[in-house]
Amino acid sequence: MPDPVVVLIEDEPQIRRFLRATLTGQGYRLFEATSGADGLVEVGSRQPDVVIVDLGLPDIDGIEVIRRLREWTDVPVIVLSARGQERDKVTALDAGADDYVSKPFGASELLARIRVALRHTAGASHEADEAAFKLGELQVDLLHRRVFVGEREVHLTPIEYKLLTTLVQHAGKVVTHQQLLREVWGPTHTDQAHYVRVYMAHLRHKLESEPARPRYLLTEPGVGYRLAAE
Amino acid sequence: MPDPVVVLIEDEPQIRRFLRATLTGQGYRLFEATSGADGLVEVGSRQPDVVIVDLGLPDIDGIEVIRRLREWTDVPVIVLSARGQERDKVTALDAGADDYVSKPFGASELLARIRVALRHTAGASHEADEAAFKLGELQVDLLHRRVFVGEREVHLTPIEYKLLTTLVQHAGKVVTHQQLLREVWGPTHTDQAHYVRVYMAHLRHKLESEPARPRYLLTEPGVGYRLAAE
DNA sequence: GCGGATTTTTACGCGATTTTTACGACCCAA
DNA sequence: TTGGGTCGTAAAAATCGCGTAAAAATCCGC
Repeated sequence: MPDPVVVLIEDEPQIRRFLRATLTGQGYRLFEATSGADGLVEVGSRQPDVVIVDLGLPDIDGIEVIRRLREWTDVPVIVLSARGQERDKVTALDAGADDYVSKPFGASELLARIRVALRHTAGASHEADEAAFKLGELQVDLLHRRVFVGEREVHLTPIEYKLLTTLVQHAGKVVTHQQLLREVWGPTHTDQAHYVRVYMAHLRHKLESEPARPRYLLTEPGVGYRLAAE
Repeated sequence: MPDPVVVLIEDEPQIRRFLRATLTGQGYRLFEATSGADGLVEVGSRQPDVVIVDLGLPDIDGIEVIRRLREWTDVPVIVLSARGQERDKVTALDAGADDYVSKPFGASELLARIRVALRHTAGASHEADEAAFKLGELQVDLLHRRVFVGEREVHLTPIEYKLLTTLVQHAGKVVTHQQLLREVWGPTHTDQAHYVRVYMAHLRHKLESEPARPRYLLTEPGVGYRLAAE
């Protein structure tokens, strides 16, 4: 996963400075807003993984910021507040906040609560990862790393599999020898164009019903190879 | 939605009484446990929507309770604790807790945090969250940490068990050597790939009827291992 | 501190995989 | 026609990864 993105909506400069140091030091990408209005725009444009919002903002009330966010996004919201009153907490949480931290707060606690928030969204995205490629009889299940021709499962060696998936990722488009070598063998072997031919032959024998007259793994003479598309 | 089910793991009688009144008054169905061991069983049998756990339990440490729960379920866990120390919070949250409330706490705040937890699971609702894994003769009871082959119970060492459950959690998918090392031995041992082979051999001898021709614990050459799925 | 269980090391044979080498077919331009 | 280039195929050689066993070190309960 790339570095998580955090939007911080906070008007007090010293708190911003403190959190900037803490969060960037932990590998988060931080974007700051100093008012509620700015904050709403920032969340819209940055698509963050977590939002941290202070309740005491100069323009809009923090509670109102949360309500507006909840109209269109489920991004985790952590509230920072000087008010430690119980009714403030309840109001913020019921408005849609996911957590509430009272000032003064410790950096490590806030970081831990951010990790909790990230955990939650990590689980949610897990559902949408049905990754499969189908083309005629050929079927590549990226998620389970399995390849089928019709009903029959085909075993591929690591290089064969990597080569195939590289072609799958650019299905329909031509991939040059250079690209394939770089993707499969790494940037150091960019001259052994022979490897590609040898392994393309392997793949054709395993996947094509008539390896000499390929239906899926097509040669683009002088350029590279192409995986046929619908 | 029917009334949400809550399991409370707490040894102090006065807190239990207080929460019983509060929660049942709000329409929650409450089940109580007074020790960590009881709590784990209760969560397993009641399938609650939220678990509330005190850190100071008579038998098992509350942190350990959270870890054991996280081996097989994603149910939201809210920690209650007399210790307000920051490092306690971080430990609990990183062990898998979703929220941390320090004593003394107000009823309305706790209720609000329960509502947050319920909101989270409402979205990801119907995940078939079974505490047991079955595949042919092989049967893994995550809740009680027991493993069977047919009728016979098999004893596994801690590492063997962790390795197996890691594969169970990704059943059907390939798990790379790296992942297994990180999950079982921790992020520091990410280069000793032998370990995995040695222990996979152990597991096969204990679980497979024909260790040389495994039916469950499959090798993906050059990549890692995979627990067969239906 | 003892003894058994468990984990960590070490070593090695075998088979799968990758790399290398060789060669014939084909296309196109000189 | 011919010769250099690209491509496909086959098979040999080198390498690597896997499974296995067993010894050494460590942990843990008594």
